[in-house]
Amino acid sequence: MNNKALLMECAKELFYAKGYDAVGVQEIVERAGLTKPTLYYYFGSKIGLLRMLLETRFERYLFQVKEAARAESDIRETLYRLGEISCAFYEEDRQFYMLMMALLYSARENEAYQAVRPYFVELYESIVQAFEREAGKLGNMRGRQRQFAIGFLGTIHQYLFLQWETDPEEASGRIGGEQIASVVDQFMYGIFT
Amino acid sequence: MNNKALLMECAKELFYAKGYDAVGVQEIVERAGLTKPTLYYYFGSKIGLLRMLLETRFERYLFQVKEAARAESDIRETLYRLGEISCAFYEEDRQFYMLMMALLYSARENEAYQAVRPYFVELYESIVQAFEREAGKLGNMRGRQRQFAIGFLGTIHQYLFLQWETDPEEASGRIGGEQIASVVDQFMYGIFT
DNA sequence: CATTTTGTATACCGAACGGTATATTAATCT
DNA sequence: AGATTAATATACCGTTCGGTATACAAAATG
Repeated sequence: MNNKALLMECAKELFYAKGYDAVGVQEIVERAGLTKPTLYYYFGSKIGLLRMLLETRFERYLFQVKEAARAESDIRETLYRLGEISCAFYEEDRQFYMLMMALLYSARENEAYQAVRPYFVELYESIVQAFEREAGKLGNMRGRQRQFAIGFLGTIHQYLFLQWETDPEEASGRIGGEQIASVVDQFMYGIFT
Repeated sequence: MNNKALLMECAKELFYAKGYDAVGVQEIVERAGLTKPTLYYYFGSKIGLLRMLLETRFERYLFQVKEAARAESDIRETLYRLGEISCAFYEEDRQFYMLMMALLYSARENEAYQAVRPYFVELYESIVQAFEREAGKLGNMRGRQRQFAIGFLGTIHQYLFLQWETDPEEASGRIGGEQIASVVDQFMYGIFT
């Protein structure tokens, strides 16, 4: 691993553990066994480092989501697929996933929030469109595509959040496909089924 | 408003806007038109201020939740009531509500996270118990009380989050009871109803 | 081999950080 | 009225913050 990637990895670990604001540039370079000018050489600033980290890690996930949301399969199939992709993204790097969520919930004026926001807006819009395309077929949607999109993303996330609260360190192994299906079903048909 | 309450109000506004870590003690006292020793006189430390803020604002909400969760009404009624209480809490002070959520999603090592955690644990446990009491009557719960509690809280929150994303400044007025009922229904019976 | 580019380190900047020793004023109690 | 306590301010502490001017080494390029 080159020093650029090393710095991003160390930064991610620290941002996850202590929060973006609470982590100093000094701390990052110390963990990487380097010095500050090296970090500034690659990223220009602390926020530049975060932005590059987001770009390299989030883009692929977002691409997969867009692809699944555009697919012409029926809504149930689409939601299953979206659930799968999201879980895979979570499994790939739980720390990064939880860092994203933390940043999404941080204050509006915060630079870090502004850095992640565009990615989530795009993610959200993609899923709104999936519901939108379905609106003709589903009678009772009544313009609630936005609510459903937020609700769906939230439901998936709640499940992953519960997983992670129970077992942050991946001890219990990967999440099975049927578990995801069960969560998506819960969203579609409620808990009383 | 006395200076103690004034400091808490100013701190809340700043913590909401910029995040706990990003706000300096200096900034808080400046907004309040006071000086640092006054803040330290009342709260002892920056984290002491946050803790007192949580105590004075969260306790009443938590009490109402516990009461509703203990009630012997059927689960649907209980969930409606919990939805109502949560929305009222949100409406009472949207900034405070969103600050809570931001703190809940901040890093584990963060003092601020550790300050809010106990409140959410209690909140969560209360709702688990409401489902638990229902487990005998509902056949298909199969030990998923915890998942339902998280899911329910998450669903309510997603709705409030959407409200707030759309209109952070309360321009569109209060949330109606039927809207809450609709969200709770979505949780119970899914989106296909 | 000489030169430029890329990468890394030493040493420093001013500003802001959380927190405090001490003094002073305002209110309360005896 | 005098003593005590509660509430607030001035001025400062050492530390850490994000960021940089400068120098030097290694590697690529001519």
